[in-house]
Amino acid sequence: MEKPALPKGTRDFGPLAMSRRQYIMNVIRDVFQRFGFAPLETPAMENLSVLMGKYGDEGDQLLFKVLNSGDFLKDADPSLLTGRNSKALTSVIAEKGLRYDLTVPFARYVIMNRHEIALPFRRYQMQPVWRADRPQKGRYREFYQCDADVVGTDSLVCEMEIILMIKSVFRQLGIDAYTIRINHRDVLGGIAALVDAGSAQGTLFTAIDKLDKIGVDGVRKELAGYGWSEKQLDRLFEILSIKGSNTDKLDHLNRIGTDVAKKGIGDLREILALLDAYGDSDAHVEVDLSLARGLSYYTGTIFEVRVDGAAVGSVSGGGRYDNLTQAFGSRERLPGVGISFGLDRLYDVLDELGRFPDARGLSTTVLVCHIDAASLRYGLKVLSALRNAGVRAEIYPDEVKLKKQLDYANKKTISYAIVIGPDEMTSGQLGFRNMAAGSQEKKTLEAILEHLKA
RNA sequence: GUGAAUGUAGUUCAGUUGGUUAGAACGCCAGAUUGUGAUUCUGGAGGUCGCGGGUUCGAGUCCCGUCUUUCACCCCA
Repeated sequence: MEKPALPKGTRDFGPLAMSRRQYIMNVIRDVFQRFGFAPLETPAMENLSVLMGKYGDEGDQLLFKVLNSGDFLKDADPSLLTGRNSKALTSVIAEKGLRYDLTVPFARYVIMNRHEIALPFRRYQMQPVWRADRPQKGRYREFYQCDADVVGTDSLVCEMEIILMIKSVFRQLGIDAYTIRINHRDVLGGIAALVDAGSAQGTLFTAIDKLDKIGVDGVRKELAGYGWSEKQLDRLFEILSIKGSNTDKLDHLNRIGTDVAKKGIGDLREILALLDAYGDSDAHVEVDLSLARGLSYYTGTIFEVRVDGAAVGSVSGGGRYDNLTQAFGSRERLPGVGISFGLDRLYDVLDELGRFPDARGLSTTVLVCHIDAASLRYGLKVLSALRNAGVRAEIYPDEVKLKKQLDYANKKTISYAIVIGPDEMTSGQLGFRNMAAGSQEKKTLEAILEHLKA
């Protein structure tokens, strides 16, 4: 018999992990709904034609493809088989794939249901996505994204709201040391123009994005390797080393002047102004001219959130995309902007920081314990009363020693135990035990319900 | 996808230059008189040393392959 195993990069989630995951999702869902986003779910599988070409060449490579059903080789060109041309063969034998993110399926949904959608359309979606990446810490092949997107508006109010939602989520999760890094594709384009990057924009962006990781020298070395001149590099770091407040940075960059960057600078300024008008501030928000990450379909603002000192990378990312629906042949321009929280990484961070709520709060609240068959039956009435009062309760189903029942309550981090025996049944005074404190007192069922309600 | 490490009881680890029945801690299970957990005491179960080959008189300990996890690159939640 072969030992069972999981596919690389996938995991089971036991009861404790699940209660914690649900805790995080509840916080995020709460925030999304409070901001007026409506739920959406889409299939795990999409047609590959929907997914391909949206995430760049690397993205296409990281897509999990699903083999066609039936005799999938029937129509395959024999030359493709003998030629071992995997790429060409794939498009013939696989027409479906697992979703890579939630934004592209959302865009597909919008196009297909355009007639019944009121713009601007705001939806949230919390589902797993799959990437055929090589797993590492905080990097899985199957992981949950929690997305909120708005389509059908260019308004920067949406960007502001994304920042507000991020802040709200982190506040509720009890994380206070984090940074929302924000930049704009046009600002990046402006920088590229200033340093005469020409057609080498891509290499420039991936290089400067590593700035916080490999430092100035590392980036210089990398770009020099691609043939960049000293003069260009000096110019580049003159720009990237701009320090000061967010507005200082934007003002400075604006003075250096470049038409390409104007729109981006204006957008970022407006977002900060809107934040202020809302009554919030740019606390935790950092305009970062070196931030160049994000999916290839981003065209405007880009976001990334990191928890200070956390081992995993970004726990959230997002941006504005103007052309995604047009990629599906829509003639109507439907710009969108969205944010994605990485559930699994948030989990890892909260775990690392020890910020999960006490397991007692996530588990059953009361265990009904009993001494004999009669008290077990009596306990059923108590159980039903507890549940009707909205208390999370269970009864130990077997007639076993009280010791074993309390041991079970202890292991399951149940907060209270109600002990029922012959004496309690006749007096109506039940044993009400606080498991954490180890104290026990006599209380009537009514008094217990009252206590739990408070 | 490229390069590199790792893998010993449920968990965290120890295991001397390859040599007889592979250890510890914690956890787990059972007891310590009659209805009470988490602290104490006593006893007990549990590992074909990731898996498959090879070298050797003999391998947890060396070699090859494979899988897992991890690290760097790539990219990203």
